[in-house]
Amino acid sequence: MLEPAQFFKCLADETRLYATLLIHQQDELCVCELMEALDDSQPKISRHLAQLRSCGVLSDTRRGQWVFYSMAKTLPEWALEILRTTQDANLDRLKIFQEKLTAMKNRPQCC
Amino acid sequence: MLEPAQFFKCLADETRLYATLLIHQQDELCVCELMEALDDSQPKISRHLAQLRSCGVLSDTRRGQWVFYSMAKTLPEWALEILRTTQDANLDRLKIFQEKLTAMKNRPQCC
DNA sequence: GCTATATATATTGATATTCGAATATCCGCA
DNA sequence: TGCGGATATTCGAATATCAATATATATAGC
Repeated sequence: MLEPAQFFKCLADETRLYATLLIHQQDELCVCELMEALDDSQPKISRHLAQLRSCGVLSDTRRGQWVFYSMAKTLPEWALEILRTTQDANLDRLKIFQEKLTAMKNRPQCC
Repeated sequence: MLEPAQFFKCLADETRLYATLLIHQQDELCVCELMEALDDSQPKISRHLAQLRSCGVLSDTRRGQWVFYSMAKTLPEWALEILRTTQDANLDRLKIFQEKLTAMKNRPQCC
């Protein structure tokens, strides 16, 4: 069971927060897409994603050479509601990340 | 301006989270009431309240020997919405804290 | 098997967080 | 002015977190 304080801890870091919001918005993203959108190093992104997965916020699935992250199916409704609220309050910042995503070359195709 | 990641950091600790939710629910509470409700030491409560105040989540006002904490007027609407959502998802736990509050002897009167 | 790409993990050092204990401050009242 | 209750702050130790670097694993294509 996801404790609210632990969930907030997951969102208390900018990298984890915006990775989560982007994944929530885009349904699923792989590590290299998040590297591009958030302009961060691969180990940094990967480590934070692993943390989000182990807390039950995200789940991952490998397709070919890519590992795609999406929201965990077990995430309770209140947590999703908090993500929606945070998203709505930060549309400006999210738009910048989205633009970097769409401008990305060689984006892995969802197969 | 309150950054969402910083707000979540404030709520990432059980003491700070439930102190905030209780204050949000009860309008205002003093340190000794929170000590009773959360069953924690005075320095611990006081330290976390100071942190919440310096982040712009709470504000304090002294009345006589007591210092009452309430939600900061500057707290943005999205933050309040997140508190409401968290509250609704944790009514059971909150009820226990409230009962300790109402059972408290020598509770300072709001003057 | 070899190589390139994508991702994960381990290690290290710096920094942050948390707590309890002790102490300080502030207020009301005698 | 002095005392007691309420609250705040400081200090040190234990622990957690973080970023950067290096290394390991997995997969695809040849």
